[in-house]
Amino acid sequence: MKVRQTSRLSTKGKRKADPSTFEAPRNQRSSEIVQAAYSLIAEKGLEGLRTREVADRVGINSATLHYYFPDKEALIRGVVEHLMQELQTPRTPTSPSASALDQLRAEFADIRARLREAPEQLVVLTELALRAWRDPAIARLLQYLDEGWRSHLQSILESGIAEKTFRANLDVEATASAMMSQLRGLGYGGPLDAKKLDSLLHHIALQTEHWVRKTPFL
Amino acid sequence: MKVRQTSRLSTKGKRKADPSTFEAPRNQRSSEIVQAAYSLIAEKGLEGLRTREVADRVGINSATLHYYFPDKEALIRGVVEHLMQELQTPRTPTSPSASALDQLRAEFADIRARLREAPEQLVVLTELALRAWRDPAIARLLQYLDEGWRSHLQSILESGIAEKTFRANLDVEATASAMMSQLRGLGYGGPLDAKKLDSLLHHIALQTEHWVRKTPFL
Amino acid sequence: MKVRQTSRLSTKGKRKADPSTFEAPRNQRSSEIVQAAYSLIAEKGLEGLRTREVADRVGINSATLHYYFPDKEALIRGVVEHLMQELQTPRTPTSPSASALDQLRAEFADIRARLREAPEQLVVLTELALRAWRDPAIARLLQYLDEGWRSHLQSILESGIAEKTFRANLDVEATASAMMSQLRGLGYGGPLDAKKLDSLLHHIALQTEHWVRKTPFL
Amino acid sequence: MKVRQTSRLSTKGKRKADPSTFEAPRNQRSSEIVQAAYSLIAEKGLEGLRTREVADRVGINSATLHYYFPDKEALIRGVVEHLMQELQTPRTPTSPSASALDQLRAEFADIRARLREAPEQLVVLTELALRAWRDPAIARLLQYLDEGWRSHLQSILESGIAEKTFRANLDVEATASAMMSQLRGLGYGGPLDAKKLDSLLHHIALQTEHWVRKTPFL
DNA sequence: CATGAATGAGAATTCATTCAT
DNA sequence: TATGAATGAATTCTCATTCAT
Repeated sequence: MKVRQTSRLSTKGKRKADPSTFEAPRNQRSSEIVQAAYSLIAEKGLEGLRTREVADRVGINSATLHYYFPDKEALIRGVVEHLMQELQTPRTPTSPSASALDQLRAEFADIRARLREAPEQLVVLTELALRAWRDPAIARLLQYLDEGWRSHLQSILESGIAEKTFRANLDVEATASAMMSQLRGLGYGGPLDAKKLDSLLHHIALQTEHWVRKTPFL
Repeated sequence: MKVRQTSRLSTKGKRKADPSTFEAPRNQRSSEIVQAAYSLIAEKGLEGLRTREVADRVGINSATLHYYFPDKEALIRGVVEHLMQELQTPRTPTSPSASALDQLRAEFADIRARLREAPEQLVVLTELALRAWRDPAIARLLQYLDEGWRSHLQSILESGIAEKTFRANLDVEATASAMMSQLRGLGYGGPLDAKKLDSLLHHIALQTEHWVRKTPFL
Repeated sequence: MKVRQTSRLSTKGKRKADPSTFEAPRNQRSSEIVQAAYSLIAEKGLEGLRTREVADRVGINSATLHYYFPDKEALIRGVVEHLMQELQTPRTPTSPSASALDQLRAEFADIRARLREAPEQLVVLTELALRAWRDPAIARLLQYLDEGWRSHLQSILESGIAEKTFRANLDVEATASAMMSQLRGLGYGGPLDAKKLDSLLHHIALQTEHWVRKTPFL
Repeated sequence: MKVRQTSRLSTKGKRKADPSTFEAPRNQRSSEIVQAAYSLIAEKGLEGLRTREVADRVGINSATLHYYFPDKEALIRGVVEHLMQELQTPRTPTSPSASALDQLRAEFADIRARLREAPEQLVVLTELALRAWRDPAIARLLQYLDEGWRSHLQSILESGIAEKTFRANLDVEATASAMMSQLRGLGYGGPLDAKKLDSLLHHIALQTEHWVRKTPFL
């Protein structure tokens, strides 16, 4: 779930300006707050997010929180950005010189690592994705994330074709979309136990390889 | 997304009993209320569900709502049950005598029909699935739904194997799970436009057939 | 705590007339309801009295309750009347020919019996007495009860004086009032265990005899 | 009704801690609120206590009230503590060097002063005592108050015995209990007019002295 | 930067009461 | 008589947000 890092989203903003474009100063405090909000969302959902509880966890007054984030929406945007950074940081090191097939496998390994080590990432992502249906600001951010992911996957697939490992007639875009849809569906039905998760992911990986490889191995 | 209809969940209940097991009488009013709540969740999410607004939409006093559903949780459970019925009602007619491959295709057609005609079903389902992480009562209901769906898919796959159309060494359970994960991922990223949806679903269907069929057709 | 039965309070009334003077028809149902309300007050206080719960206990619809008692106040008045009857029914049989001293002792025995066998009478009485501070209708009824009790006690004391057992210079009215105040204070501090209650009542009885008798016995 | 001041109950607390042990900071606002609640209970009973009305009387928003007292129970506990302080503050100055008899008389004088100048103390006390039947938290506080009062009375009686003014065979505990019961019964039957009150209290005092003194004076 | 205090605008829920049948 | 359904008017409590200091 690494993404190609394209244009930076703007990161500076003035306090007390239009809250819809506001961005918190990137200092220690501000990220403590975002961290706390992130954890809280993971635990209780967006529905259970309370500014006061976030402030309590950081050990500051809730009025102070509003100094850093003018309103709750801004805080949530902060969490979205934080999540995006987490998602952009690969969990499994991959050398860019690896074969397309290895990169593809690394992609699955990365998802597995996330679901095992940081399942809250998926939870928070799903929470936000759901809100994106109704909140264009978040929709935009997630779409940006999505495009990064898609283009990353597409570039792997294209490499595979160039390397002659993958089918030449592969519909790169649709295949990437299908992979994304499938992997996203994992964050769905409550916490999976490690064994089931491994077996499911293994299966999906096989199925995908079977689809993209020139010479089916079944 | 049809499911094998196994044992019926109980459907009767009385007012002012234990609210956690309460079930509203299945009369006119009661389903009007559930309908309204269902739409409201589709529009604004569980987060945006307000008992008063539900009552307003039905045209009743909000106290009347509490006459039918002792509290908000009971109302939400009512919505879950309503949704389950919707999901259990197939959108595309399938003859049980159809070949396994046709039944599999019908499954995809059913999803397509839902996403086109009643995308809110997926939205509400995802909302509830998210809440299920924290609400055992809902988790239980959704699990019941899930098992129905899985067993339906598995029986299709098993038929295919029996008919010699599908691979004999197919991991039926894992394949069903993978399909479910993939199809659920569709409800994720905001409303899809019809064309993209069709192309994506077509792709997923092909990929699935490619995986399950004895003789790959690529 | 028997009282001299003087003039009867009116006991008939029309339904749906002025609720402040309304009186329920004295039939089976009506007294079942009063009984239930009485118990409920004993258990949860006037504060915890719910018409619906009363109706539930009787096994009728709460609308039906309002047929018998046009409003809650009327129901409470019904309870007051019921309580008055209970209080007017002696717990310990006394022959009117007994000596004044014996009658006095019987009075204490009666209180003891009530506190042991029907402590809820005291609880409900205290509840109502408290409300009487703010509710003239109840105040009037309780005052009537009070006067009955006082005159009963006074007549005992007067008999004692006439019999030369009690001091001639006894302030009959004040002594009766003092007794009443003291006995009423018993219903105060939560349920008393039987032993403490007995010892306390024994003490009060002695103290009273010591006060009223011509020849102190200490 | 002075009490021996033994160990202090803790008096500090923080917001949003366990509401059942919560104690409001003892500042201006907090006691204004308690005062208002106290008066309101005196006027309308616990039954008639409305947080909003308390807030209105103090001139604050009702949310502000909840800033100081997390819930109604906490507010009531605040009132109990306030009342306890009031009751522990003697209304009539007594020199500890006074004779036991004078101290006993002072006790009656104190009650008289309270019933004349602050009858609401008795009303509120009775309200709370009634609630104590069902509310262990309040029961505990009142029991503490009770024990203070009882031990105060007992020490007076013991002094009197030591001084040889009171009977040596006096049952100190029972006598104290009887006095308490009697004095508490005064708060019972609605407001007493000054004259009746004085005469009744005078009578009770005489009766008590008659009981405790070595040489009856009648 | 930081906070304690304050608040307005709800939110769910309760409950006595009414009314058509 | 009896009731199921309905309601208006509260009532407690919550929470994001503001503001003087």
